[in-house]
Amino acid sequence: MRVTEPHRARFSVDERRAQLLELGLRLFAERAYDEVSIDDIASAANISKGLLYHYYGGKRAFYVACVAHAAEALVERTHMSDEIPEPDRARAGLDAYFDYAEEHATAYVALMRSGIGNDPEVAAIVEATRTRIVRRALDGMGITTPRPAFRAALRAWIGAVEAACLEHLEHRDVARVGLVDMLLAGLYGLLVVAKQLDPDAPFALGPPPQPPTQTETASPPSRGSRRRQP
Amino acid sequence: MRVTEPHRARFSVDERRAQLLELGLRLFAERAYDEVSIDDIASAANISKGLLYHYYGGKRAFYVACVAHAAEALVERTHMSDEIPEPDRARAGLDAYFDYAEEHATAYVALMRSGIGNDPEVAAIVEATRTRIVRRALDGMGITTPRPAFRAALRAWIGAVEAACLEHLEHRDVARVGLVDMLLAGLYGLLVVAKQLDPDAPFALGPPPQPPTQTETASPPSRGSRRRQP
DNA sequence: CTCCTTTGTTGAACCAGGTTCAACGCGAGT
DNA sequence: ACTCGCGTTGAACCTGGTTCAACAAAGGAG
Repeated sequence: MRVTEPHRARFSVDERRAQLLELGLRLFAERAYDEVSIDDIASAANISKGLLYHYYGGKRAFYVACVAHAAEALVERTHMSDEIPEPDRARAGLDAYFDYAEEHATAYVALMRSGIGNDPEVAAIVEATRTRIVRRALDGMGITTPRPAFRAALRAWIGAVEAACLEHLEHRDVARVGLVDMLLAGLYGLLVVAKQLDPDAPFALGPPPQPPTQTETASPPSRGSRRRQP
Repeated sequence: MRVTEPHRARFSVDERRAQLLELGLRLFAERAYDEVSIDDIASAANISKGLLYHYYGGKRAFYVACVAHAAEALVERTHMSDEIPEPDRARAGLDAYFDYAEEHATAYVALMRSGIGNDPEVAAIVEATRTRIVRRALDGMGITTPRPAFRAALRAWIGAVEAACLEHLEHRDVARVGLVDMLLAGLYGLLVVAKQLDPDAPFALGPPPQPPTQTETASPPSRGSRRRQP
């Protein structure tokens, strides 16, 4: 028997925090909140129960931190440069969104399905994340003052994006480009009516993303979107 | 001191179940899952802790039952008659959906924000509810065999509807009719591309819900929907 | 090199809250 | 009136989150 580890490894604060966050995100992604016990976390991280309380206030706070971590990563990831003109920026952001979701599938699903019951703090984080994305999109469209109709339209669209993304991760039977095309068409429809509801908005709607020619199976590879039809 | 209640009231099984479900839905709507203790439920229902275990397996099972109850009510409520032709059925169903959400705001929000962590059972109920609605909608469109593109489109749309509904309940600064118009326009956009992706689908898309005239602030009260502009 | 301070870390005790179970009493049937 | 069934109880139980005083590995001072 080796007794080389009388006490566990000694990390720096940041290292420990990062390790715990990563681990927690993985654990909470694969099991429900109260399926994961403090002991599970502690033993998986090879630390004692008490240490978790040193870094985070408790189990709840730790969970919140994990969710916030994932949310932050998502927001950063989908931040598109202002250089890109608007017709394509939405598509680029959407692509980045799907990229993140595909790469960190478990984390993404955990984030979307998150919430301890309807825990206000967790709900606030998820909702704040959506709001940040919506606000950023509105900024990109030149809308800075409160525009209820446009906010509602984008908020609804975010809902559609999240749903489509979860759908895509579950059973991948629709090409990703197809989903993106659909979502962009849906966004256009939403924005048309939003503009009708608020004609004074400083926002000019471009041409529809694609004329409904409905002749070919997949959409033509025009307008700079790469194909990936199976 | 009255001693008129040596033991609590004696209900029939169904009465008790109904009472507990109603109460639980209310409690879980206003507080988080593990903010609500068994004692809270028991004292609020004026019963002992043990009785809850007699009717439901435990706290978790009770929560699941509450969520299932709300989900069932929502599905029943939004079930539209097959008599209504399709251009209007979507609008009717959407109106019924908003009606339910407005009337049972707390229950609706609880249902949407539900989920104990990512509890698989709860998630399954919510997801099954969405699937039922999607399947019903597909049936109404004459699509019975698996049509991935259309399923994805409708699933995404449900996401948009839920998001818009929550948005509407939170800050009601957009007329409900406006939201409905937006959502229908978004649905149209989604379906156009879905049809492109799957041209063989036995589904003919009608004319767009409303030409983008973009002249008036609110949409005209045409097409048989009642107004409710504040 | 040794002591001392700092701070990451521990383990056991503590406690809240979900769960179990044997017994109790009100109502219906005889 | 008697008793059987079942809705109901309350206290004991136990898992699991929380607290806290003490311990040990780095880093610096003498």
